[in-house]
Amino acid sequence: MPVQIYNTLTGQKELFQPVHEGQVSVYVCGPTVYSDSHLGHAKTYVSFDIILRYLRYRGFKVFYVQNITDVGHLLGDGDEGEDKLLKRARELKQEPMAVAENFARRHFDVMDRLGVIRPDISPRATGHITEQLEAIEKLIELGLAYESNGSVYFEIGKDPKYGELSNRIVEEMQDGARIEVRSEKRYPGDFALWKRAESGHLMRWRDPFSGWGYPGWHTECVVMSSRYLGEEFDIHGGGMDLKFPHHECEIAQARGLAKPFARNWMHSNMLTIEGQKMSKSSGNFVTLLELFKNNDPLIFRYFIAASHYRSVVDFSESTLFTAGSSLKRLHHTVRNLRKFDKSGVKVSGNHFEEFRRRFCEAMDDDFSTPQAFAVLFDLSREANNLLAEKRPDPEAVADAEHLFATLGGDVLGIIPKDLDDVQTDLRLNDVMDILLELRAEFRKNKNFESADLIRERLESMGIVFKDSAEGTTWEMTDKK
RNA sequence: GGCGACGUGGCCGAGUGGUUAGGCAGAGGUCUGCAAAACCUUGUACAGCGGUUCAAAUCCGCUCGUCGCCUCCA
Repeated sequence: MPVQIYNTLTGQKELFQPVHEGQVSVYVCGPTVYSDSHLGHAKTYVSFDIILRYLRYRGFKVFYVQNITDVGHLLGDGDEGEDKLLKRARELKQEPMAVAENFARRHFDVMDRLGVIRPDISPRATGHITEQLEAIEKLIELGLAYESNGSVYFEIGKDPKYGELSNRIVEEMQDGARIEVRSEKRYPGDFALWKRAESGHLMRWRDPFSGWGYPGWHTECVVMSSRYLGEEFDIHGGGMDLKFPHHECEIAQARGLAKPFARNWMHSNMLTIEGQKMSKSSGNFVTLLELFKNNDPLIFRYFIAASHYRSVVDFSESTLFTAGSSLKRLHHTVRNLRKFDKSGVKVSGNHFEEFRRRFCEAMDDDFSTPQAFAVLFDLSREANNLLAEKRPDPEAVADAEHLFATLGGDVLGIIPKDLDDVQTDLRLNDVMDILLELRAEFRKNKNFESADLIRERLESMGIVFKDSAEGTTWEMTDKK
């Protein structure tokens, strides 16, 4: 069964055929590093992380480039407004490049915590000014771009196919769009390739137009993707909100420069918070660092993975809590599989092969993670039943464990190698042993009042006892 | 106004022209001094109105509603 991928460009699922047999070249638009990464970033990058992990699992050699935009764009539209990165630098009283570096590091840190495998290359926009200027000058030579007042704009009217990605007709775009007054553009839809730097603009480079300037947003991805992946590559991805204008503008430039460019455009959908899109103005903006103060990153990763990458996912306290309960179910099964004595038993692949097949079938179909999870939950039930048998077949246990490790661990990234994730001071274990012994003694003597007192007092501080035939274990709960 | 996605059981969330998605919550059971946890079993469904069809929640049309993009945005 071949992999099928939904291509935004054609609006349908297509058989995936890489440019180079057995290899996949991927470019995903990265963050602009002027503030901390938020829940929406996680939705996009976790989605693509799983897609790439699966392609690797399927045997493809994946090469993954994700840029870092470290030059600010304008806060307002078009010609007006202030550079976001510079504004932030002024607020923080830091060098703009230090701001970018700092937030880039913080971005990688939170992505690490989400289990997102780092890209092979994270090229910076500022490190590719030369390439951008070359491309811009070539576009001017070709008559597709023009200089105006020291800035350079791409003339969208010169590209007959402009709008093909987002299904827009240039003539109709004026309706509803804001009309710019006294624009230096020939047409309001023209987009900036290069902006003239006013005096005092800290991030600026020498240019052949007015002397000093800085790049627009849309050129960096065109030149960096080509440089590292070639003129033609397999997948170009990003959030749905980048479809227009960003990706449309990339395509226009690539077409102008006669690059074949990306074969497949993939867009992950948005994350909303209680039904509304997250935005700074509506005050429902949550950064990942904030979320991780009180929530396990792994649960949030599961929360994202449990819905399809092309669906909108709605975040709330309750949806996240539900995700935690679901994930716990899988983890519990895996813990028990690992505890089972399988010494000397090898993974044979003879058991539960049906589940692997169903999992791949789901993922082959445009990476249907919700169905893939359904398979894992079915496997979980089967494995629980297996472990409940009088003498479970150790080979079957090993196979089930291995499936969870590869499908749930390697591909979906929600089964860690070490599930005893709660970090405790080792002395706490000794203290707890004393309490467990005491309570066992009380129970033996039918002094349930004292036994329950111990249990209840600990429970109120978030430590719960689990009694079973084999004895009592304890566990820290997530909630206080 | 233009473009796009979507409306599935208490909630989340797949899928499909006739046959079980899955999860959470609920119910019953196992275990247990009680409880919790865990496990097993389990009900309720396809926005509304028309049409096509032997058969539609699934195809077509209309209505209502939700969300996103059209402006920096993952």
